[in-house]
Amino acid sequence: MATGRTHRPATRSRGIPEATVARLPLYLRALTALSERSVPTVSSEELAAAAGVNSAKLRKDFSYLGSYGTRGVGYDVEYLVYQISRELGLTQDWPVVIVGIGNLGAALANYGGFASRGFRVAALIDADPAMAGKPVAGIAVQHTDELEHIIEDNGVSIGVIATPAGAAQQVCDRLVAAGVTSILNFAPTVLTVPDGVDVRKVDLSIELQILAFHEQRKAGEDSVQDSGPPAPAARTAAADRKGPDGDVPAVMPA
Amino acid sequence: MATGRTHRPATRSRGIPEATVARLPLYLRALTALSERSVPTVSSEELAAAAGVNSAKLRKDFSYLGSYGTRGVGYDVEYLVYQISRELGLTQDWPVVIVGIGNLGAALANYGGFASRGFRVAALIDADPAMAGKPVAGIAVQHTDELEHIIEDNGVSIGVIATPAGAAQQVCDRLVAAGVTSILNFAPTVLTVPDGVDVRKVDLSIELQILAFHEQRKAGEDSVQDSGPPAPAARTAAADRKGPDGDVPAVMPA
DNA sequence: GAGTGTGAATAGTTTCACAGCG
DNA sequence: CGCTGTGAAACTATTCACACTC
Repeated sequence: MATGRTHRPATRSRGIPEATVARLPLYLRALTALSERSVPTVSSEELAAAAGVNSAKLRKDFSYLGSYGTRGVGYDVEYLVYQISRELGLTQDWPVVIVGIGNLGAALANYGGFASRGFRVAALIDADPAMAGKPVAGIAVQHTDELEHIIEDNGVSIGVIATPAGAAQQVCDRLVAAGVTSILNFAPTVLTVPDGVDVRKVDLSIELQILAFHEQRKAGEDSVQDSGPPAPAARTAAADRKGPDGDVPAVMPA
Repeated sequence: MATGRTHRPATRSRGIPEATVARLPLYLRALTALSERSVPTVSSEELAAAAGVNSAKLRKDFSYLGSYGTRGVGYDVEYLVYQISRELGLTQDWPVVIVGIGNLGAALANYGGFASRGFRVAALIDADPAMAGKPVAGIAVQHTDELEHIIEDNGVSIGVIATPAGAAQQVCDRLVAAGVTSILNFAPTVLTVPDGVDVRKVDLSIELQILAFHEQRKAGEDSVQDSGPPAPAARTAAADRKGPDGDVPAVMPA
């Protein structure tokens, strides 16, 4: 989603629905756990339970990849791991850069899940000169000035933005200009990118707000309804809660 | 999604589609920015551009909330901010606890976007006794032993899990037992919860894998196809790598 | 018998296009 | 006239249910 610019055909790609693609990593994780326990085969029912989906959906998802199961038996764990990894492109190495090494950037750099799949942190980049040279997760932080070199020298096509919101679009533009074509954005801003560049966003505050919505529903099963909107027309000064919203939306710069 | 346990009717709640709910925070952010610039009204076209969606979708979304616009003119910014905030339940105060104060937990604690909306960090909790008492984002970290007290004393209904994967389910169980009914899970695990509890997950590694999938598509517009699967059947002893997987949920070591 | 693979049915979402109001 | 609000159409995703294979 969130392709800043134009709509882009949702990349129905070869023929695998977007919703299915989004679940493949989930299946992969469950399968890897089974693989580590040396479980040879799983049924759709078992695997679905482990992945937190229902079995019909799982079977349908797999049917888009091909017929990798055996009727009456189930799926070969190792084989499926391989097929899904390949489909997701994890059999190759993806160098990524993380821009913005605050708490969040550091958390990402230290995150085991990155390295353990095809992803390799090629560089950590921060705008603060004081950060330059400091090691985070065993990698020396480099200054933003180096951004273009780094991207080009390492053939980086995936960038992670963990800067404050105010810096995100600018960083994004530079990443794209240097050749990055996929961006994972943690800054709470809508990024505008040219066609052909993919953006995915992760927004902590949005997730919480969605939870709050449902939470409110649970509570107000009696009183609250859509009784009377407080003020039909004007109702101007309602948003007096300005707060230090400023540009804070960011993500912990320093 | 990912309600660990049963399916649950996707909470179509009053009548607002889930997809719409997920976009309301986006609109709210754009509106808040306009409000700060004292812009009095916006058209669906302008607001849609600011939020990164198309205008038809935005109008449809708003139509579920009611008829808050003025034909020929647009929407009153302040009024809409209020209506959306109310719909999302942000006009009330939501105390949240964050469990697991590593880099990620610290990043969350420092995250401005939390406080600026109805969310208040009621407590930071960590299992490491060495962390206890240490201030993070101006709040003293408390030990896991206190978890139940904290939840009950503060009437917390939303919990954020930022622990390693291995601890997540256990923490989740305790949160739920203590009264939490909405959970935001950053640990790469499928959480199992009783009916009536909402879980949303944020998984960094999954997002990257989805990007890799699309990235691969862009690159392999020629060569790669689904030529020949390396090993059709057996392919067993591949899982010989145990590695320091520890609790890093991770996957695919080598 | 057990369990996959899939067409058909259902549900949900997005987009179109335009009537209707300010 | 400009722009909202919304039915209807198009598309996407999920679930059902069962034929078919091992």
